[in-house]
Amino acid sequence: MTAKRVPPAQLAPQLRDAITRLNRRVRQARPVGDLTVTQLSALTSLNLAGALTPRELADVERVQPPTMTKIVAKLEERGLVQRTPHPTDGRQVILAATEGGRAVLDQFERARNEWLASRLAALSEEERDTLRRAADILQAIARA
Amino acid sequence: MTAKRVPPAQLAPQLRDAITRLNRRVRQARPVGDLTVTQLSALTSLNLAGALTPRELADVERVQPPTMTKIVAKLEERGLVQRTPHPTDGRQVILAATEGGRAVLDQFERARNEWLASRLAALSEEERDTLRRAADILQAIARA
DNA sequence: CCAGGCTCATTAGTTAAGCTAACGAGTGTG
DNA sequence: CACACTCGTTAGCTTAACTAATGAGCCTGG
Repeated sequence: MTAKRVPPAQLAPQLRDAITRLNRRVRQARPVGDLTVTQLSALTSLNLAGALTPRELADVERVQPPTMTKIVAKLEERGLVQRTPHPTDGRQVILAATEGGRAVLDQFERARNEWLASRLAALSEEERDTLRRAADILQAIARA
Repeated sequence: MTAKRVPPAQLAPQLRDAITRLNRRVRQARPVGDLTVTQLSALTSLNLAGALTPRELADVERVQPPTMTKIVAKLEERGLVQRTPHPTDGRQVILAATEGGRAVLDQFERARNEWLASRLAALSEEERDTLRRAADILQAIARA
């Protein structure tokens, strides 16, 4: 199992294809829950970060501030997100997931992971290790 | 570099996170082109299939027929799709990508791969090999 | 020390993308 | 050949994204 030389130009389309296809599959495996993909994504980011201003959350989600205003409004309606004033800056607002928001996230997360986890369970230890290392590399690329 | 034991329940979220994030990044790396993701997807499917009726294309894209009517109308406006009457059935219409449509597809495809390829080029040979093996495994999972 | 410029969040208004319901033209069969 | 069914489209609604503009609050240079 020596490392074979892999030209990037050849690997790129192959990897991209694998990722987009798998992404579609994972997305299809979601509960009929009443949260839209956009709302779920924002809530996830917010929960991961702990607390963010609307601007920061918009940047994370790669969305314009007015768009985030609406998304947050819907999440707040359902009591999944809490809005508190910034301690020193009167312009800003602090957003955080509520207990209920975290509960909803857990539920979605579990349903999504189940499908993929069952596939992974069918692989060999070695294949899973390859995927683990690949996941690290891919996360680094995505973050860059 | 021995294979470490990786429980599927732990790998699944990590891998899913890596994939969804990378997928977002790849999608964002599109030319400022005036085509939306939806339009691009429909055009791609149409090009792959060669020729389809609106109904068939709607099924492929998992969209309702009226939605496809609008998408096709926009693509037709730009001269990327051609509409010809069905030879025997007066109700139906045959859709096909024009030469211009195929040219646009090529251009998008290239731009998307370029972004990823440049990231891959910065990795070590060994890392690229890990990704190549991972891509094979992931494609198999997605296909299942 | 305060006037002007900047930042933050929101509001207003537009466009795209999805849906269901309904309709008109065309097909085909009992 | 009348009637039911299919195909594509139109009409009207919802959600999600955008840009432009607004109002509140902050901060700094003269």
